[in-house]
Amino acid sequence: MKNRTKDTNYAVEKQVGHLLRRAHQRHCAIFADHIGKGLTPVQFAALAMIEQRGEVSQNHLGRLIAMDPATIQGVVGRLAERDLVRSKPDPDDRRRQLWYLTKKGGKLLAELVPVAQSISEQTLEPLNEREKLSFLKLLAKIS
Amino acid sequence: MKNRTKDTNYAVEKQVGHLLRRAHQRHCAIFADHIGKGLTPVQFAALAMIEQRGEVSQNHLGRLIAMDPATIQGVVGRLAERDLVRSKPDPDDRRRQLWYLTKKGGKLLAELVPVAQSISEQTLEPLNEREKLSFLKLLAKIS
DNA sequence: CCATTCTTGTACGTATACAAACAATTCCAC
DNA sequence: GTGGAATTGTTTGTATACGTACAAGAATGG
Repeated sequence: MKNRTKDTNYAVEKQVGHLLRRAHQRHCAIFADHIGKGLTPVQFAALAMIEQRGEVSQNHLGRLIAMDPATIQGVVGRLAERDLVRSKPDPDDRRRQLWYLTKKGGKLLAELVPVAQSISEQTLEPLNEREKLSFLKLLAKIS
Repeated sequence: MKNRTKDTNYAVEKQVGHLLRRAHQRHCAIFADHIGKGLTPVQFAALAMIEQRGEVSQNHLGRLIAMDPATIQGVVGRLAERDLVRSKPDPDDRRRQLWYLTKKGGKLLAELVPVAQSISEQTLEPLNEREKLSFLKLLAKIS
């Protein structure tokens, strides 16, 4: 009667949500170690996605990297303050702002892509090659 | 030459960090759907862990559920405001505060544990039984 | 008894979601 | 076609989570 959670075999530490949070946390720590004060994981994703697309509206960018419109606003705002991205009005839709990389942003991104690849590798480092592939496949399914 | 990230096969959407963030995001959305305004995932984890231990100091609780001391402070603070947990000074170490569940907290937790189990199941729902076990094993390795 | 370590508290920057407001655009019924 | 309704894009506000950095008090180990 005392420990109801134990009785029903519920252990926080083994729940998928908790493990996802921890794995993500560990990844962010690895990211911060290597990119340092440069960029946060989300800022980097935004930068990389803007380059992939050339020009994107704010909301579209948010959808592409799975971020709320309210969140992406802060992200591009901080990138713009550092002159890594810039926006211009969309000639075809006056509601929209189109975001694109500045030269400075492109240069920084080019430098950081190899670092980002190494960060991904380190995050998966505890797994062997077969496990890595399997894990990424399954992770993509529940994303 | 134009799209350097494409040239080097770097795609944000396929990076483990991005997938982890999205999977965690999806889990949080499922959690919010079912628990609603009741508790956040982190608040729930804190509540469940406090029950598992009976009495824990603030920092120890943070370590158990992988949270920064500065973060756990806000979490227990919000739980305390709702009278779900309460603290008392540790008689053996005057630096410490020991946190424990109130009756209200214990009652709420007992109600929510089955819901939390169903949330974990729904998060893993896209996987078959074999994949679920495999995924959890691999996820634990990189946490 | 002094240096180190631990615990808690405070402040700040960032990320995150949801909701509400407003503007611009699109769509549908008439 | 046109005019009102629904949708979409952006902005702002509120709440939570999270880490870093730092300060102050308390405990511990030479």
